[in-house]
Amino acid sequence: MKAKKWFRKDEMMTDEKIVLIDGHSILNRAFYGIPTLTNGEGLHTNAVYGFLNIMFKILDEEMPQYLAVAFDLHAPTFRHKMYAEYKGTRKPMPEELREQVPLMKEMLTRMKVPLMSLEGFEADDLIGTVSLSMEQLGLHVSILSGDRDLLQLASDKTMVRIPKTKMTGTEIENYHTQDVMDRYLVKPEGIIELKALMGDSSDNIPGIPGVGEKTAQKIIVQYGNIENAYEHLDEIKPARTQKLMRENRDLAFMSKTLATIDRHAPFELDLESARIGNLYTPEALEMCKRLEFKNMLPRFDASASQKAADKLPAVQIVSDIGETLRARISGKRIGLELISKDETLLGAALAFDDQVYYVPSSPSLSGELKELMKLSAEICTLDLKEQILFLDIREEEADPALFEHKFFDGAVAAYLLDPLRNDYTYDDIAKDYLSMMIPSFEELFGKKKIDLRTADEKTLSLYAGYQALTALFSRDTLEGELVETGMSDLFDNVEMPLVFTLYDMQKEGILVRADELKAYGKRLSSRISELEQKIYQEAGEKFNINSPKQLGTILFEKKHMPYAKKTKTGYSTSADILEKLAPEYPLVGDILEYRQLSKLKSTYADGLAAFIHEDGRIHCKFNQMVTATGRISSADPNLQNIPVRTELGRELRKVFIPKEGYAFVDADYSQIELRVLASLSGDENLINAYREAKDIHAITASQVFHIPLDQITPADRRNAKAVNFGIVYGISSFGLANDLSITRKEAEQYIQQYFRTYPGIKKFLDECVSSAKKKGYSATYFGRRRPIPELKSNNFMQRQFGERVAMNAPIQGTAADIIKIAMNNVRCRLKREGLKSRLIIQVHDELLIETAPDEKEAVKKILCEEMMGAVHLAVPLEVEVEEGKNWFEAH
DNA sequence: GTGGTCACG
DNA sequence: ACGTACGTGACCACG
Repeated sequence: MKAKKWFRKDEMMTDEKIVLIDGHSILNRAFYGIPTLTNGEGLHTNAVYGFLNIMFKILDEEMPQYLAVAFDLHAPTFRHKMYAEYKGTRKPMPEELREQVPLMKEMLTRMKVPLMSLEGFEADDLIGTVSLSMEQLGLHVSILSGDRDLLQLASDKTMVRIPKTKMTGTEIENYHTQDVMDRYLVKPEGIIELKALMGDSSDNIPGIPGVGEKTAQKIIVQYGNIENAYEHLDEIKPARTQKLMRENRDLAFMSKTLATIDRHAPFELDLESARIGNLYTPEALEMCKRLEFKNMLPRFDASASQKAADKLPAVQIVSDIGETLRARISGKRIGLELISKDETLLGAALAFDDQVYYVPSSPSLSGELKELMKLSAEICTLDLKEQILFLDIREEEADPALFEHKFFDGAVAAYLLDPLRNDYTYDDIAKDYLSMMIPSFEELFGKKKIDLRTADEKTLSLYAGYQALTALFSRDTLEGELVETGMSDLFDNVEMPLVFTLYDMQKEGILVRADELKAYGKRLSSRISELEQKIYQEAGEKFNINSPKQLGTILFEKKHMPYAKKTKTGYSTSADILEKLAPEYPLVGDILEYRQLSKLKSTYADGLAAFIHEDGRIHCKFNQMVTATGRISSADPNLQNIPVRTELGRELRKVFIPKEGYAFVDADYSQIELRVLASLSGDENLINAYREAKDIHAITASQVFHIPLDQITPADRRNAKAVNFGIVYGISSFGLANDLSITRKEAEQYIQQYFRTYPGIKKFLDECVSSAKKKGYSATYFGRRRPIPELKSNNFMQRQFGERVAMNAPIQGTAADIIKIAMNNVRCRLKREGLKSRLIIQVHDELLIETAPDEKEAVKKILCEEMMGAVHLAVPLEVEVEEGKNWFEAH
């Protein structure tokens, strides 16, 4: 036995290394060093994420053979308890961090990393104990902690590593014996003595008040330890220090006890269990996915994708889609991916059966693709809207009934199945619906921005090929899930046709008078300069008015204005606060005007001008896979938030014009969300009210406040309107109070009165919440789902939010479904009836049509019929249609 | 890259 | 005791 042990030790006299991690300390550092991060379930994950990141960094760097993580069994633990009792309080761990401790432990367990803890001992003690025994075994030791207390464990064989968060990223300070001496002028053991005198706020060691690093160093360098120092107390100078020491003797000795790490705890680490095997186990991978640590997945995937890559079909590069290929594809379902840059086709990948081909662009490619579309049974793509341009679909063929049903967009399907995700890339879709690990864009091309035109053809073929393959292979699974979730109708009859509708809108764009836009900008500029000068004068100094920080300082510190409300980073200078100040301070009024004008200038006058194409039109993007509720979003530029509420802003709409000879016809639903609410809830009182009344807010005021309709004041109406909005948003007394500048109690009264008047609404909203809690998602009238993970959160605020979302999503989402249906039908009608007019803009409840000469009446009819007839609800949908020679007039 | 602010529904 | 109305996108300052 003895001989064997010696032998083992001999064996260990290598360069083997163990890394010991101070679990809570690193988790804590990660928590405060990394911004809030939550996964879809609402779990906080930032600390776990940061911990793993730093752990991987260390492992990559040091390549140790062993790894173990120490945790305090429960906080506060033994030594700290002394101080906690001494001090009476101890800062509690925030809930967002607390909930991550078990997650972290589970993750480590899944990675088969041993967790060390022992009743009555702190993580420090276990690390101290284990590091000592490991040193004796002849191993090198690396200790990772954020706690400088552990520097006492440094030696020639033990390196203590302390991560620091810097602007450039995480840097790690490393300490062997000499490094400690260089930095603190004492040996590692001396750290205990230093802490006894100077304390350590981060570790809750009090030390002697008034004694800092310099003084402590001087004393310990001279006397070696505090016992000796106290024996020579009379010699210590200056007198102030001596006095402090004399008065705080007990504190110093208690601090020493607190600071001393027990290196002889009754604990032994089984070295074999700490041997680092494959950390990237399937169980750990599963958890990484659950916590949504996307950029950690490659670590796991590296081995997995190596294996999976063997199973991936090779992507064959061919010069054209020849006769043989055509024959083999005929009648089959194909996966297709078109690669392009700036409206230039670069290449196409197609997948069928289990084969994938890549065809670089050639003059004949477009024609070949068109042929292909006709031959194939179905074309599966990911994000079809981005590719339609190259499919050469001619107007006369673009009747949806003729061939558009031949497409299946897997990305849109994935969006319906989980609308909360940021993107729907092929690698994610392959992972989620095929359990295939496919190299992502980044893995293929690297992190840097790449110009696909000059990209390596082989890599490009893989990129395109994998997308075609994923589109084809995932098709049935996606379809299956759509059926299971009851969304296949929505997909087939709303979302897929909408792809083409939105594509057409993007392609059409809207004509903009660049000259007038410029003039508008100039007008703004001159007024902005005036205001600037005036503001500097009133403020008494020049500063950046656009900087909330600088502005806050001027208003609330220099000028001592009231209503100073804080945000995370400083004073709030938002419009609602400034508006309260404006009547009394002319400066604030000017700032508000400045704000308004500079917004108009930068975002609209200048911003929009940059998007005008050679054709004089702006072609914004209409995104179909962005919002959680099912709405469409607009970007590059956003044409769904063109000013309308203020007069000056509204002026801007005059630069949006129809092309020569054409006119604008604009239609918008009147209060569609409230009508949807009335219908879905089935509240008879509200339904009847809306069937009769034109002015919904006024009649709400009348019924809720028990005032005859003809006596409703504008104030009554305004209040009722706010309540109506509140209901749609998922009512809360706080929110309503804030909006109406009334007390919470009063807001509560309004809400109660509202629910008494319309009991069906109350019942419906409650049902929305309870159903969403039970199912984990809310649903629209048409079956569109919105997952609400927040409802399961441990955090009260999050859950509260989840409840509001559960009330709002069915309403907002149903309205979104309705206008989507209307859009498809309007597009179809326009084409079928051979009209030249085209739908060009959608703004949630509004459609704008660029109307050809002599088509005005037909277009108005179509808009009315299709918008009102998109769905039949208990409350009729009303539509207001107008025409004009620009968007200002038409809306 | 994030937070504050503000434009729209 | 806490601290919010729902859904978006763009610009600016700042670290």
